[in-house]
Amino acid sequence: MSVVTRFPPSPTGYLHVGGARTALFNWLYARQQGGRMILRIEDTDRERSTEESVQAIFDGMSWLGLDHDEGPYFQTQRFDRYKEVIQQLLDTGEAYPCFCSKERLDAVRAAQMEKGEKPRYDGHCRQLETFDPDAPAVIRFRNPDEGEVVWQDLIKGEIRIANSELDDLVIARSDGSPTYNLTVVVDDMDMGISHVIRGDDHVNNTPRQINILAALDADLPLYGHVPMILGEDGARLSKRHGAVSVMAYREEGFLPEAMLNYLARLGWSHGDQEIFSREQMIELFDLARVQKAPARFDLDKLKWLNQHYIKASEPAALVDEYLWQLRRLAVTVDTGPAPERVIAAHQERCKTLKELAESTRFYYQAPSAYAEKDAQKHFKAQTPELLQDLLTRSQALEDWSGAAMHAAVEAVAQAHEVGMGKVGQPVRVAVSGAGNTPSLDVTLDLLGREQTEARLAAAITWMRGAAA
RNA sequence: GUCCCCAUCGUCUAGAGGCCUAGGACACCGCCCUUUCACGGCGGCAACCGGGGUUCGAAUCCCCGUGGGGACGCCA
Repeated sequence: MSVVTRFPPSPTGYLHVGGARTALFNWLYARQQGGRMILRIEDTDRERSTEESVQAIFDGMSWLGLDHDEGPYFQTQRFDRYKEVIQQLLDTGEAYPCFCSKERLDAVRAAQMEKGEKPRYDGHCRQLETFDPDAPAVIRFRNPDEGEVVWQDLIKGEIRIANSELDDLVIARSDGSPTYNLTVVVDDMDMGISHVIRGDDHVNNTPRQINILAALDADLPLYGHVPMILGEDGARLSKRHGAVSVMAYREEGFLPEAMLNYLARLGWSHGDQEIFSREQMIELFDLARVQKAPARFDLDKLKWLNQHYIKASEPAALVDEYLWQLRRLAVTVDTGPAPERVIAAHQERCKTLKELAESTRFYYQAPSAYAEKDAQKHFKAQTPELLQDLLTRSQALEDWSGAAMHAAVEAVAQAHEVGMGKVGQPVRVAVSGAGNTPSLDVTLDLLGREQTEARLAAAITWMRGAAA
């Protein structure tokens, strides 16, 4: 059997992390099985679907590198086909028009709730003999009322739901447009979907879809329901938990490899392995080893993975994204050191590219202020004198280099009989605005003679001014 | 409320009846390395939801509680 999976987002917002994981699982499975993945835009809700959301989903997918083999199909372009199927269902008596008013439906639901029952359509219009064909009506699917629907879920195992729990769902609105459960069924059937891998918020839709598929005499796909992703507090992931949109993670400085690795490992595992390349994921992914319980999203672990991938990257591979982050900080790199060298010197000391940009902007822009804590800690009474000595030595250097400056710092410390920290730390603050940088020789080498001397001088002036 | 699903460290998880004194990872806490911050190394803290069974033996199987999530739309 040829494997065909699908990712069917509805364009009513961004690609969020839950959707991205579902897409990833579908993609991994298709790739592993040598099958195809179809991208299908479920935009039948015209009220909420937007062009921007469609684009946002494409952007998210392409950032993550999750490519599809077919589509994108748009459901709004398949309305003729849905109409045809609805008519077919009407003709065979598997569906019927319903004239119930919203008010009546609400009243029925309220009464059922009152009685402690599950709210559902009561079948009022099921047996209508005569009716006004021009009156506004929805079309309902005539769900079997006996027996139960059973399927072997690829992730959860056998699931069974009694037909008595299901009601006659609306498959066409009063304006004639098809609804979700109908379009999904028709598309899955027409597109030859073999594996439906989706969030487990759809478990309750599955028996309805199976019933419709059966009424249409179609082959059933295999179903696998992936558990939800919860926020750090255990509640359903929502905007309240911070970034939900996948692209927001790019803005925060995350690498797609880290995101993918994290998402894959959230709910799925392969022994004790934590790091998976794209290729390994494809090779090792196994639906049967996907967890059944929902998992909480843990930003700390994502950061750890991100740091891992940043450390493991060739600096050159990070340049574009790094420059993008700098641009967002309004920093230009025309005058400073080559970005690649900066990345090489700093890639082990940041968790995100955004942090990397923030902590290295000083190479391209003189600090506009000294971090208060660091200045307080390292700018002491004797500091101007020490820095002045260092500056003098710097200016006297014939072959200026970071290494030479490092030696000069040692010399100054020795001459004044103070520890290295008394000289080195103030230099860091003077030069970068804060007390954390790579080793001094590397940092100053990157900064260059001109900027180093200018910033030492500026710091000395600043301190004398502050002291006065 | 009704139905469906689920349940191992704070979090992600390993565990398919004896290999479990329950393993790994993140986070956290120490120590080492280090002129700073990181990286790295070493060590530590920390869990089988509860109760009944089944079995010579249960984290693993069954039942009941409890807890969590999901679903109950002319949304998808």
